[in-house]
Amino acid sequence: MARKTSTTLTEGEQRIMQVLWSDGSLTVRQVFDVLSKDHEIAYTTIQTVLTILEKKDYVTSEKTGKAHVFSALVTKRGAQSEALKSLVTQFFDGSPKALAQHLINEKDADLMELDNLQKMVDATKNNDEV
Amino acid sequence: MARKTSTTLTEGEQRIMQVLWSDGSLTVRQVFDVLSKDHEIAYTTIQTVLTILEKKDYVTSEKTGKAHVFSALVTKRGAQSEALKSLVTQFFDGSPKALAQHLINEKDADLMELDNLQKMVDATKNNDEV
DNA sequence: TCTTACCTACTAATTAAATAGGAGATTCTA
DNA sequence: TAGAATCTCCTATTTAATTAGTAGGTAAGA
Repeated sequence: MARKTSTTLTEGEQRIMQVLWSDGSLTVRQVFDVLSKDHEIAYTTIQTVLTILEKKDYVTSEKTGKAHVFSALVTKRGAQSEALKSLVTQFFDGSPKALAQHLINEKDADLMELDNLQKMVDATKNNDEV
Repeated sequence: MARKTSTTLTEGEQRIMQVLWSDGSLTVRQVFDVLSKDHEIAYTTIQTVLTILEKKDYVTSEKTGKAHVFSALVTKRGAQSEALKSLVTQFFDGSPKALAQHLINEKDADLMELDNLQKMVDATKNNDEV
């Protein structure tokens, strides 16, 4: 046996999904245009990754004229939830509580600050009753 | 170019670190004994992964008698912070605030509940002034 | 219509990760 | 001390991920 397919988006996949999330349904060319501004990347690389994403059901494509138009099947929020769930499973013994505890206890990582979290919780409590 | 080395622990690496974290400094044999209870795994697989972990500076080894004794160089908490940071970078646009927002807004994912978070924040506030 | 531009499909190379076998060294024990 | 047990080191295989090239088709413009 070798490695299993990643349950969450890999880095390369993420980069492309990000474009689809922010710009809507796009052709390979359009994704290419966006990504190639940042770094050197081949047109076919985008195409290959989009194919992989389609196989993994993260996107669908529809042939519109000559080109395929790809659109996200998974929302950004959904992918975030997935990634978070996977993080909890792998690093926090499957316990969301352990994650919460970590977020509250760790200050050195300059990741989250208690006050920040507090403010947000408060804001939510006050604005839209949960 | 092909894939870069994972910045956080991979699943296989995690499984082994977990044993080191809970049981302290162990030989390959001892890790093997623990892990082979759960699933079929070869002794040499453990050894290979431990070597990788050593190269990545997650563990050190010391030759004690015939066998090497491996101990964690990175704490569980440290690995969790790393993983969390990596999650934020990759899935939350590098913004811890975005993660907090997500945790607060998402209820469907049955990941964290606001009340839960609230309770913990409160408890922390009251017990050890931050 | 013929050439050019562009698109897809297929193929390919490289590396990390996951898993494990065998050779040879070492140590313990009968 | 000879054999068994055990350990390390090196090698090997397989698959996912990353990246990209080439061939061949289609559409559009000169």
